[in-house]
Formats: sequence, structure tokens, C-alpha cells
Amino acid sequence: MSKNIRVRFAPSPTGPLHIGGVRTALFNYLFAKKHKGTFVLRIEDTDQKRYVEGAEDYIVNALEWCGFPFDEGPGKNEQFGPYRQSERKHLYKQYVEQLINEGKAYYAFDTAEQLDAHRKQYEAEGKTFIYNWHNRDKGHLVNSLTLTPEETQHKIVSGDDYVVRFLSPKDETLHLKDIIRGDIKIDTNTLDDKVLFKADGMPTYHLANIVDDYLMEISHVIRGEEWLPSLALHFQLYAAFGWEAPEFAHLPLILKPTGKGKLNKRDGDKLGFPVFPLAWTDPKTKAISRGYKEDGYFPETVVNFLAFLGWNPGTEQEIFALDDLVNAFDLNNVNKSGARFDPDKTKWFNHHYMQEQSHTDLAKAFKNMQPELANIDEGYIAMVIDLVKERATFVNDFWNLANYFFVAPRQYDEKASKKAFKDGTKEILETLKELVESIENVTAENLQNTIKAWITSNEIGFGKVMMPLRLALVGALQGPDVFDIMFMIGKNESIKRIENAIETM
RNA sequence: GCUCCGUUCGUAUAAUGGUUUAGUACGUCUGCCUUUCUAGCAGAAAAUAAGGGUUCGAUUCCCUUACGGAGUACCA
Repeated sequence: MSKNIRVRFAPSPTGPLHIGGVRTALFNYLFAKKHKGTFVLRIEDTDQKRYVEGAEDYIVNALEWCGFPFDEGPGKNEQFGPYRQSERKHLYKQYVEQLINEGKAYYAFDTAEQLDAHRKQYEAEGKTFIYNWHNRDKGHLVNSLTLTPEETQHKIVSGDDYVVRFLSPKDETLHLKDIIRGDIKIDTNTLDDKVLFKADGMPTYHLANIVDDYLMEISHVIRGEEWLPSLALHFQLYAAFGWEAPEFAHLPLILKPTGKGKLNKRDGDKLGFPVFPLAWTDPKTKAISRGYKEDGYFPETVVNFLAFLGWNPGTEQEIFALDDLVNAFDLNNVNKSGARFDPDKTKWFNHHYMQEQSHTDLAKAFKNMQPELANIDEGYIAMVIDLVKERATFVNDFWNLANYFFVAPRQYDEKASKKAFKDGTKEILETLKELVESIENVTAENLQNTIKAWITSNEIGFGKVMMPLRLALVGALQGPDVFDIMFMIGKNESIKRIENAIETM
């Protein structure tokens, strides 16, 4: 076990990276760092039809924003490069040929339409079409196993489209190993002869994946559960090449918050939360998908909630910074069953990390997003944030929470005014105004002492005074301590707002 | 259909063949903050899918069923 730990995250650049993909990347990163290993990024762009412009940059940027960039990959420490499979095209051919020469793979000339027809026909008869020994030499399939070598040669030379299929054995039981799931037994009779090499000259995922993992000396393959059914093929491929297979760990899927199935892009739109780390504009349709970053989530939040989707530390600690996760992470603590995504819990994490942000950073971010704040001193904004932060989950909550620190209320909340503005309130506000005017050195403490003393000595109910005062100042029954508010907006502004309330009532 | 994987409060999960009246967090509900609150604090309700085994004893091990998920492409 002195082998170097090398893991890879190998997404396809077919669009923005889904949070499920981000979670896979995270677990790979965590595992690598925990074992002082290397986290490799490889771009699996063997399907030219699905290639999307900008997707690779998106992936890189997303990892960067989350705080776990790759150690090795396109344009970075390229010791095992290139890292885009499209740039490794020339490498794969020799390996398929090796397999063919050794009788472990064969040419197949069936067209997609023909195969489709076979599958349909089998289905109609209630049978399952499997492209393996059950069918491959029964005559209705065209491949180098049924053709003579001369016929095969002729077809290839004359330019017929062909694929290369893996020859899966009959009547064997495969013993697969997965770190998370343990031992899995597979009957090879249920396995298809998978396509290894496509007619367009590109390898399929399966071949490219195994060859690249081998060439890049990957020690552990940590990927989503959707790959579990392919594991049998991958094991056989390693064996066919005579290579030692890496260890595998298949991560549980991330499920929709409600209803059935895997979390997808539409769920986010429907239920009002992002499914992507960063916002994304589709280059073709121009449709915009929202991102965690743009929605006001902190990267710490995303990392923390993603880590808990399918993993737990075995203790009751829930708040983990990236470094803490590196220490605590263990593949043995990863769950087997799919994890339902919970947007509420995610918000709770964000609320937590909000409290840890510095007031100056928050003030900057708040000022940037709120045009009304353009001319307001950042120091003042920071003080306001200090007062309201504990009830904020996102930076864009601040305006709702604190707008009255910057602009006087234009109207009073209807329900609140019914509750607060009653007979005699006018007189109370008049007195309050005089009281405030009389205070020389306006501090929250002086205001409180003066006003409370007056309330007690006149035996008025606190509510009768404090509620209308709050309403006059804020426009609603919300916000932090009334005296803090008065101190912040100042004596003159406080008086103005009280006057305003008296007039409007 | 077939193959594989899974199943603890609504959700994420902890725990263990007996110490469990199954722990924690989010959410929900209630109360308290001497009477703002979306925050905080305190408390409450809430789960081992079902049926069979194995065992002195199972939520924990095995089997069956049910349910859920994934795969079943010349996509990854």
C-alpha cells in the first residue's frame, strides 16, 4: 500500500456541472487530500455531438469557487497529459487492436437501425436482446465472429462503418469489489458485449476511461452510483489488458427533495433553489440557470451541505470547513442509499456561515447589490449589518431587514398600525419627540434610560409606547432594539420620523 | 421486461445481536426572550417497510415480498 494516491474527477463538458457532479469532485478531493494524494481533472469529451462550448471553463471555475481546485489537469502540472480525451485520441487505437489481436474483442458491422430493430423485435416477444454469446453468432448479427477473416477485412478496407465490441465470456461469475458496497457478484451471461470503439474513430467512455486511468496511474476511482452497472465491464477490461485495477467507490445518488428520482435541473426551477454551483447561460437557447454563488450562498455552505449528502463523520458535529472535512473524511462512512436533497438544511448552513463572515466583507457585498447604498459610508453599513446579521441568511436579505436604516419609511404596515396606533398614541409620540429633543448626548443607552424612566414614572404600558415608536421609525414591527435604531439613524432623523408618524396617523 | 444497488422520525443521519424509554440536526408545533421578529433559548410530536427464519434475545444476521433508485445507447 505504498502506492501513490491519485484520484480523478472526469466530467463530460456537456453543460454546467450539476451539484451531484460537484459532490463527486468534492469526495475525490477530500480523499486525495486526506491521503496526501493528487486530485486530477480529466475532461471526457469523446462524444463530439454533445460537446458544449464553455462547459470546461465552467467546470474549472466551479471547482475554483468551491475552494477545491484540481492539482493536475488541463494546463496545470501536466505530467500525465494531455487531459482532454479528444487530445488523446491517438492513444486508444493501439489498445483496441491489442484486444482484437488477442481475441478479446471483435469488429461488428451492425448499424444502429438494425440493432434497434432486433431490440424491438425481442421486446415484442417478451425477451431481452443481449448482444453477447446468446445472439452474436446466430447469423442475424454481422461481426468478425460470424464473418470469415477475408469478409471482415474486405468490409473494413472498403470503408464500411464498424465498431469494436468487447467479447464477454459465457457462464462466468465475476466477483467485483466496491469500497462502499462490498462484494458484488455478476453473472457474465447477463452482460452485453459493450462497444469499445465507435464508428467515428473515438473510443467509448468505457475504453477511454480504463486506458486513461491506467496511464494516469489512478489508484482510486470515486464516481457516482450510475456507473455501478458498468463496473463488471471495467473489471474485465483491466483483466483483459493484464493491468491491476484501481479500487472503486460508487457514491450514492442525490435525489429530488420531494417525489421520485434523481435530482435534475428542472427541480431547481420548480422548487426555487439552484442545482448548479455557478449560474449558466446556455449558449444555444440563452436559457439561464441559477447558481449557488449568484443566489447568495457562500462556498463554505455548498461544501458543507454537499459533504453531508451521503457522508457523515460518525459524530454529532455538523459544521465542517473544507480542512476539517479533509481530516474527518473516510470512504467507509459513505452511505449506500441515495440522499434526498434538502434545500432548507442548505439555508440553515448558509445562515450559519453568514454569521462567520466579516462585517466589512458583507458591507461591500451589500453595497454592491443595492443601488440605494451608493453614497452611504461602508463603515455605517457594516454597523447596520452587525445589528441585523443574525436574522439574515443571504446578503440580499439585508435590504428587507435594514432598509429603514437608510431611508425613512414611506408607509406603515397596515396590520401593525392597527395594533400600534390607537387613541392616545399621538400624545405619546408628541412627548417622545420632546424627550428625544431634550437629550444632549444621544446614545442608545441614554435614549433607553430617558424613555424607560418616563414610561415607568407615568405608569404607561411599555407596548403602548414602544410599538408606535418602532412603527414610526421602521414602518413595521420588526428589526433590532429600538434604541439602537434611533442611535444609528441619529437624533434629527428620529425626530423627523416621529413627526411624520404623528402627521400620518 | 431484464440486471444491479438500496430501505431507521417528513428530510439528512447516529447507534447496537441484549447497556435504547432508538441519539442528533433541519423542518414542524408550543412556550420564553418583562411584551417587534424571519434570529436566539427551552420544550414537544415524530422512525427501525412487511412477513418469515437463525438466536435465550434482532432494528442489527439470512430469506421472501413490497417499495425506491440506477443501468439496460456507436451518451458519459
